[in-house]
Amino acid sequence: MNKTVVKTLELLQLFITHEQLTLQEMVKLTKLPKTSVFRMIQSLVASGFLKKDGEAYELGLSLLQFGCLVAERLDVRKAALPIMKQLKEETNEAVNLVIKDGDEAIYVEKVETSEPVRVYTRVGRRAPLYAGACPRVLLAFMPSEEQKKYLDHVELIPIASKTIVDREQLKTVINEAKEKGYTVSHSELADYSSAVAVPIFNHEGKVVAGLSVVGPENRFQPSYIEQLVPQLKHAAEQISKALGFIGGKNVEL
Amino acid sequence: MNKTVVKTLELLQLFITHEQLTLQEMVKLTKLPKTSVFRMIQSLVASGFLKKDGEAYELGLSLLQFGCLVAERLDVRKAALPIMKQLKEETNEAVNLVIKDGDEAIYVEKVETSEPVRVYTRVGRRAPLYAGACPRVLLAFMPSEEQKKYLDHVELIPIASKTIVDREQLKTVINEAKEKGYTVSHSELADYSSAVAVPIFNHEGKVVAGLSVVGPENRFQPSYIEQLVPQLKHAAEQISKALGFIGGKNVEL
DNA sequence: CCTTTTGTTCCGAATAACGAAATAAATGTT
DNA sequence: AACATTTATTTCGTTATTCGGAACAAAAGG
Repeated sequence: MNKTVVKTLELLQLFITHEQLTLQEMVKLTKLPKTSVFRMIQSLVASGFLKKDGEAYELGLSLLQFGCLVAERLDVRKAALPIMKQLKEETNEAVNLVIKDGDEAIYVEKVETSEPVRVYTRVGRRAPLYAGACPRVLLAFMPSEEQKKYLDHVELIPIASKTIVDREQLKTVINEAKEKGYTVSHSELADYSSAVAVPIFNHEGKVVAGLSVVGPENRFQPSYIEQLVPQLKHAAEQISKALGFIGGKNVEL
Repeated sequence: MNKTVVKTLELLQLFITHEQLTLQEMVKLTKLPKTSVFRMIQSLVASGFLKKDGEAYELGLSLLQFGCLVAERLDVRKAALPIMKQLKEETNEAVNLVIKDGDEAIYVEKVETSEPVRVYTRVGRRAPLYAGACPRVLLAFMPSEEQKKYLDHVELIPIASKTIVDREQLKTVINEAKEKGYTVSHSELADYSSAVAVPIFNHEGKVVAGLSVVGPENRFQPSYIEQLVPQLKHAAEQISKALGFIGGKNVEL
């Protein structure tokens, strides 16, 4: 492995949370010597990953190009988008598609609603697997061994007011999800927002994505959720089928 | 500057044209020693910029995250999107937004049409400044000194059947664009597709983007173009105004 | 005018990258 | 089943490159 490269790309990660940064600021944040940071920046600028805007630096347009390529190449996304749009028409709620990336969930597609009260999620956003309906559905249906390992080691950090921080409670919720085939969250990732999520399986019967309907908490009463679940399940089935998943025999969970 | 980093990010660029690559293939393409390529890949994987999919490697989801951040942070894009949608409604043609990135133009936003015959452009796509209506409008309205330098050094490579490859012809077309305030292209970037483009100015009176309407060549007859131009100009004016551009005094061209 | 802050260049020391070659793993062939 | 072949991964001594303190430059502030 190449230390310099990894360090440089770590530096780039600062720009996830900071729109603009000067050399000075990066030095402070990384606690690396000024000269080293300077060199790294130079390299990133030369590659178009960073660009200088007056005093400060910001993310370069190369990243836009790469990002769009990734989005376009995602098979699940291709299969899901039309069905997501249809689901949005049926429910008139925002629909999200999330996939697993290591120990995190990442939002790869969204279909917005026209409702005045909306929940805003950004494509590319990351969340831990334990928080939020959609990430947790990925966790619930992952291979049990991997799941166990994750649950034993994960540190449960609160993100919003009702983020689950108790390991036992999390396990209970996961088991319920496996049983019922869906999971619900209220104010786990953002206050006053709720979601219902179901899993999407590929041709091998492995969960590859989570599909969710998101909206303001006050609208997501039990009766409404009961109504959403079959719609969600139907959509997820269609997507799973498009990915080559056959039948309901949920292979070894 | 940091050679290893630059080389590694160059390696990553291979994935712009190749969806998947094995170690072997990368070695062949780069002509670099196997061990070096191996190390670079490891570093990219560790940073989430690349991921292993069975035998081969492909772009990682980190890039999706970065790409979305870049898209979201672009001011022009924010200002333009609603007006682009409106323009699409008026014309029922695809609308593109392009900005300059070094010696290239990059598509940063698009609004698709519902027409059965469509021209497909991908967000994040790059094109040289001399080819296509939208890139060329950026070239036409850039500071004259910079423009001269570009025109003196650029190598005109044909991309589609009618790409302009004659320097004198290009200069003529650019002068016409400056005079008329818009430019037209037919089959310059892709065969059978045409576009009409106008410039967008920022608060300093500098061109920051090009706005274009794109469609199949057979539909883009002179009479139709004449009809599109005022609609485009009106939209571009609105966007420019939103960016703080005041009045028609086109500061030093 | 001097002080302070921020960016950039220099250069010797030390480390981290380099790449040939060996090894391992997987695949194909006789 | 044994062998050949292709592709991925590890090892290791050499050397080029990165490293980072310090000096320098440029701009901003007092």
